Amino acid sequence: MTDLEDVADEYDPDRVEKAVFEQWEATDAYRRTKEHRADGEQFFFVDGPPYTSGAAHMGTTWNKTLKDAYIRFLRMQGYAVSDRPGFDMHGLPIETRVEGQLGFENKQDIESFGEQAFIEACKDYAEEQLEGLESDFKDFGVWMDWERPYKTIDPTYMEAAWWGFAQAAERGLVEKGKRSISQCPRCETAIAKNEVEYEDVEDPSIYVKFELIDREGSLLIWTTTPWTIPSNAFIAVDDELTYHGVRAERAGESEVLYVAEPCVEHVLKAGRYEDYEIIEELTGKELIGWRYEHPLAEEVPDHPDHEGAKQVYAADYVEADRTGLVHSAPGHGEEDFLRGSELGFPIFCPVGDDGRFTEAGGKYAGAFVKEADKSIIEDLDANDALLASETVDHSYGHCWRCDTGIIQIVTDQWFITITDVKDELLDNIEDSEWYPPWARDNRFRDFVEDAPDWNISRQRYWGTPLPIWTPEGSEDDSDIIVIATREELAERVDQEIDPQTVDLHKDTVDTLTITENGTTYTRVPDVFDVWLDSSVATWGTLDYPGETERFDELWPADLIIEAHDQTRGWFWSQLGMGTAALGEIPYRKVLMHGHALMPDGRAMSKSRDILIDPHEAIDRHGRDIMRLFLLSKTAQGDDMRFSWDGMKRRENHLRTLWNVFQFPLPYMQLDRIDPGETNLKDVDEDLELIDEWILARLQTTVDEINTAMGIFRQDRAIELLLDFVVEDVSRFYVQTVRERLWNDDPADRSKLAAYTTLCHVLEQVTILLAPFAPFISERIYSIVAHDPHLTVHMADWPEPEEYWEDHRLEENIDIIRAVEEAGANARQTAGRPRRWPIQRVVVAGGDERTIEAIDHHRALLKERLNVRDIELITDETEWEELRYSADADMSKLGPKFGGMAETVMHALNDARVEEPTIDALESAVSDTIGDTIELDANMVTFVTETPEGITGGSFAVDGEERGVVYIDATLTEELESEGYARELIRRIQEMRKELDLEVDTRIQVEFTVEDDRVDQLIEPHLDFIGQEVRAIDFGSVSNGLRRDWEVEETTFDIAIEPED
RNA sequence: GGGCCAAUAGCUCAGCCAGGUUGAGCGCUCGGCUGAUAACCGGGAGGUCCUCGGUUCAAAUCCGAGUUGGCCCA
Repeated sequence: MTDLEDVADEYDPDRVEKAVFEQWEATDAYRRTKEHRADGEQFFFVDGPPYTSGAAHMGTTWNKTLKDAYIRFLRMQGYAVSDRPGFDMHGLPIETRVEGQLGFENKQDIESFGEQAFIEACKDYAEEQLEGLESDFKDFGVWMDWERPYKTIDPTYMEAAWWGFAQAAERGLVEKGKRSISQCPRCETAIAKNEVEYEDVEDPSIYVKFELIDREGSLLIWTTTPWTIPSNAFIAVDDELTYHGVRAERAGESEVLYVAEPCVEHVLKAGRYEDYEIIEELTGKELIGWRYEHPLAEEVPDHPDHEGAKQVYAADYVEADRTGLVHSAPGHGEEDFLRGSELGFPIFCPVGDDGRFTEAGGKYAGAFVKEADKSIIEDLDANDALLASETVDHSYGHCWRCDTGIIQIVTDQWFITITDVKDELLDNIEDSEWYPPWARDNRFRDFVEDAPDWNISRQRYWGTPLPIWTPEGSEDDSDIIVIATREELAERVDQEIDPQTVDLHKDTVDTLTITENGTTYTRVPDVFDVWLDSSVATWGTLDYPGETERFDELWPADLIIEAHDQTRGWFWSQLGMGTAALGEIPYRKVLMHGHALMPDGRAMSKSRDILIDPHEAIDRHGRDIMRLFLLSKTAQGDDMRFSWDGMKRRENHLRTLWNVFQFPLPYMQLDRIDPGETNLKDVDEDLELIDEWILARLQTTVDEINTAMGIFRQDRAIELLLDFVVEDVSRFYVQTVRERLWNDDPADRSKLAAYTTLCHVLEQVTILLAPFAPFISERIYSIVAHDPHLTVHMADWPEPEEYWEDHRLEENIDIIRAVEEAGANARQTAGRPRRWPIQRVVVAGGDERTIEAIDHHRALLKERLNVRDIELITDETEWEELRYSADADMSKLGPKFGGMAETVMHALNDARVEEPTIDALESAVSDTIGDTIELDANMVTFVTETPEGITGGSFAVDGEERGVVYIDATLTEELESEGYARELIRRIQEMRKELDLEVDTRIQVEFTVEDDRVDQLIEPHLDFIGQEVRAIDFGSVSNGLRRDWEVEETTFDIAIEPED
């Protein structure tokens, strides 16, 4: 047994955790635990890689803690769990950080710095961030394979991305095409729709007149992006909507405007017209084909002027909002682009990647679009095309990383056309099981149904290069080579490279060419969208395709655990990639948790300094407590509010556990008890009822915990476990067995049985707690376990043991505890503290089961209530004072009495009758209500009521009345005698405590009692008192602690002195 | 603007799926206890179950419309 001195102290999380870290280190506990399960059934857990910029915040901490808890739990269940942590290390966020550090403003700065140097800088930055994250995770006690994490920047991993992409290409799901994309003009790259973040901004809001050619008047459109007017190719209408031609007057002039009927009022108000007259009513269909002048024809000579341009067309994106006519520029907006393509229009986009107008922009060439807005508005006004110019606050898309407003432009991009396999995607969702289920069936399914093709190309540097080579001079995707592996790369490129050592980053592969059949192919310069990296994690983490054995054995993942924001992220990207590359969803089970919120419910935000730092949580309460707090929140979809009070509550629970563990230690030392020597079977014959009870409770608790864990409700499991520790073990069991341990006969079997039971219970508790609070569990386990493993995390997860199950006993004790509670209440009313014995308690049991339970456990109840006799009344009518009321059964009353049912119920509750009969109730209720009420026996349950003036109270189990307890508080000399003796003991004990004496230190005691009668009463109990306070003798004390105590009506003068 | 989730005691949540007298823990408060326990025991206060409407004899629960918060999408 470990040196008990070493742990004999109050709970100090920091000390416990430090000691356990040292123990793990010294014993190589993590590696040994994995080896211990190496032959178990394989469980393929895949870590969703956190992005390596910034430190671990509360959300990341929650996520990793959940993962750690389930990995530990699964291991204890016998599985060989894969636990390779991952890090997502490519991508724009890191590029923008590094650009910031280097003081760069645009791509030119990167080009002049040098691609290779920039990539190196990004790599260094990512590695540095990784170290910070990793040390945080380790510090939280997360047991994962930190020696070999998967990194998305390793060539082995990048190869997994290439391979996946090549499979998709093989299936014909890769294409290049013009698309309207979201472009960050600062980063000069396309960003995915799911990378666009919306925030409220003020933008221009202008109404523009497009003058009609074949008739008088103008078509009126509204836009918040004046810079797209130069690219206007057509105006869209809803062909079923009604439009009005309106003659509007302002400042003595009149003009004709065409707008949708519901928009007339609004538009004329916006244009500050004084009066108007409707001169024409048309359907949208009738407007189709109308031709108009481009309002910036002179400023932008290259504006769309092709066959069919500058006319009205129908489109389904038109709504009767603002004007009901929509300015359409197929070179920008996505819907405009789609409709334009349908119409066979050429694409005109005079805006470059950097958001500046190109030469095609005419007068505006060189200007940044948002800056050009102003001159465009002025020019429109000068051309008499501006009806109104206002501003509007609306939410507008911004780059997720640099916060620059995004622009829609049409460019060439590479896509995985997942819309071609939409049905397969939806089918594959069915093969995954989600916790909670609605996340899959409502949210995820909706998302997948609406998902567009996946734009996987980025015009950036720090990423996995696209493994696509195109013939020199070729612009399209008709003849492409897609490389799947490094092996293949080495074989096909013109240059000599070693597939084992080649780096796959842009600076390396850009120089490689392929020549086949006389044609030279060069690489497409783009890199992958960073989401593609993590989307291949289920095979990337297995080093596939480089290594195939583990992949064949394990894939797909058994479990992934991430927050709900990953529906659009990793849950989705994996489904898309898995389906495109392998035709399958790459994960079987998903545990989807929520976000960590501030105590007041706000979202945490690092940039606005609204956050709780996990390190602060650890400093204040420790790792176990933080973990326990996080894990005791449901991990299924709901967000978690952080709360310092909640942390404190968990600390109290762990302290209670610690104290339960500490309590027997001094006695065990005295008695030289070693948990390793005795097990439960050895003391089976000596177990007392209460021991059997706590063991039965343990089985039930284990069973309930296992049910909860089976459905990923670790929060319930924790609640059940701590409730068991606090309510059953600490407050009841330990309370009850104290006397047995205080016995100083070293050979006492009952004492040994209590020790052994307590150690067994603690051992099981620490095993059950180990996944959640691994440190304190380890510490306690190592001392109390009968045959301990090297670490608690090697232990087998408990299953209920039928031998110890006893539901009847549990039920009995529930009843006893209820009686005790009512008795304690009655005692208090009678002014008798528990220290003073009472002569008699009368219990009126309300049913057979209750009577049986009390009869069976009289001894225990006598002890707990400190009473001499328990009188059990089975025939309640013996007590004349007793009254009855009734509990109504609403499901019976409702149908019979309808609207009156509630009134009858209340009357029943208030009724007090002398006889528990329906007749008596009927008449009482009828009197109350003033109407004759007929009751059936099945409508009510009789309840005993405490009569006025009698000290007693009813008791209930699970809210159901089970009987009444009465206290006979009459004092006798004998009772008084024992009461005073106990008062004396209590005072002496308090003085021992004050002197901080060891439990086995013997003392000399002197006492005088002022009142002779009381002195005489105490006399017969001297032996008992001496034994309880470990007195050598009663005599005079010269040199000890002396004190006067007021007790009841008299004074005790007590002195004690410890033995040398 | 649309979808999903949440809203019940001061706080954290259970009860809702299968309608029938709203519960627990923590906190507060009053009283008691004191040799494992910064602990414990007992009493008490504290609720328009987010709002409004509907279905029903009966709604926290089912349905509809809204409000607020979170996430996702535009």
